[in-house]
Amino acid sequence: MLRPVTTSPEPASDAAQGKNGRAIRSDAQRNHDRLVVAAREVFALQGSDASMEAIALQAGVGAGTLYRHFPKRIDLVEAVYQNDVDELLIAAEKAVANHAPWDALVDWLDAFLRYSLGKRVFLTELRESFEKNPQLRLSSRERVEQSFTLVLENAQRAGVARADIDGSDLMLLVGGMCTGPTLGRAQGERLLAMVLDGLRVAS
Amino acid sequence: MLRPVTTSPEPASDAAQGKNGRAIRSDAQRNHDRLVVAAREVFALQGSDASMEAIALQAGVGAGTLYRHFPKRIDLVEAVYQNDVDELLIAAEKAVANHAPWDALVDWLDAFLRYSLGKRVFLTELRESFEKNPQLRLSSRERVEQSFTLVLENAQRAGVARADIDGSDLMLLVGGMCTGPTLGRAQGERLLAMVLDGLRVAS
DNA sequence: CTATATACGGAGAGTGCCTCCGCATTGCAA
DNA sequence: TTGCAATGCGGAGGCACTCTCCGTATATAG
Repeated sequence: MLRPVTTSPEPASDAAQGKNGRAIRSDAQRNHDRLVVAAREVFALQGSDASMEAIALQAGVGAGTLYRHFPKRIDLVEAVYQNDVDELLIAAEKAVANHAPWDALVDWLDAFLRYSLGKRVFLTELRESFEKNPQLRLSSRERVEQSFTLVLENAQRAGVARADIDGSDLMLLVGGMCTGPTLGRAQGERLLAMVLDGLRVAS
Repeated sequence: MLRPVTTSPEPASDAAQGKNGRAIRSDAQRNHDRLVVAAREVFALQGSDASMEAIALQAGVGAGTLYRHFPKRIDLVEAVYQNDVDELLIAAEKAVANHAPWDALVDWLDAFLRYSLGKRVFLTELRESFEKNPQLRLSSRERVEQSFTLVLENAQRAGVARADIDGSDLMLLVGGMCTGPTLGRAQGERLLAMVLDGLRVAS
């Protein structure tokens, strides 16, 4: 069998309750966690076009089980990257709290760039699923946008960033660039420097 | 029958020769043109996720015929947008010839933005097919990059644009932004203005 | 221990890209 | 005009993928 030997790295909020007050069955919880772990491994190994079947196989469950836990492909992707997105938002809050407004913006955009170089699977899936279903509410997308908005508005209030764009504009620009299949580290930094020059208020 | 009544708007370089000196068969030429016309219509009507089958149906040919003329989906997309891409390159050349270097850059990027708002199907397909097959040589992609390079290097030689990025960098940034599913006219112009501010050499 | 809500899992429906190959058509040559 | 390759046609079907349905199995409450 292909059961992963992982020692359950997903704490997965305990004491969860079903809608009837009945506790979540332990096998369901176990399979949920296994699926997230398996998805992380398979995405890392096979890239963003890994099939759902491959993930189910790796997790040792059937396709039906996978889809009961994660009705759409994007739901699974969101679960895999949940922690990362949370950290992105936390990083934004910390940057705003600990640095001058402009430096916070620079730092955070740089962090986003570094992040995106590693998690291109996530950004690409996010982009594509939003493209074919724009009215879909993706909590991870909202949190990313929230992060952009936080650091940008902070800099705008301080008068160091141009006021005529907003967080979603900036996410479109930087996120679009970061999902480019050719983006490398050096190129990303060059472009980011240029964007920052355009973003800074003329002095 | 669904035969389109179009009066063959595709001149399609006449006197074409097969590799043996034998002329291209007339039915092949006719089907080729029909397919391009049908693809244009179907893409306009159904968006970028139109199926190849739908296009073949609209053209009144079988799937086999479609794939003989256009082995990959992207080949058909390229054929549909061939003229547009040519015009993009011509516009770049004219801008460089008729305007001051910086103005040429501004004008052409603005033209690219206007273009991309209408032809998002093309840009999106181009991006996706390059993503899943990066070593694929797409002549349209090369011509777009060539256009970016032309206007950018012209401005750089004149010393009015920053020298630390190149045409493919700029294409990544602006092209990425333009394939964003939410991009509107006003938003695009705001972001473009910002990019231009970052691109202009500090004075 | 039993009953029942809950979850499992795999067959298969639906869709889309692309291929294969027997048949039809075309255009050159005699 | 007619014969005959060469060339092209087209749709059945292979393959891969996402997602659903439902009979079967199991965990937990009482």
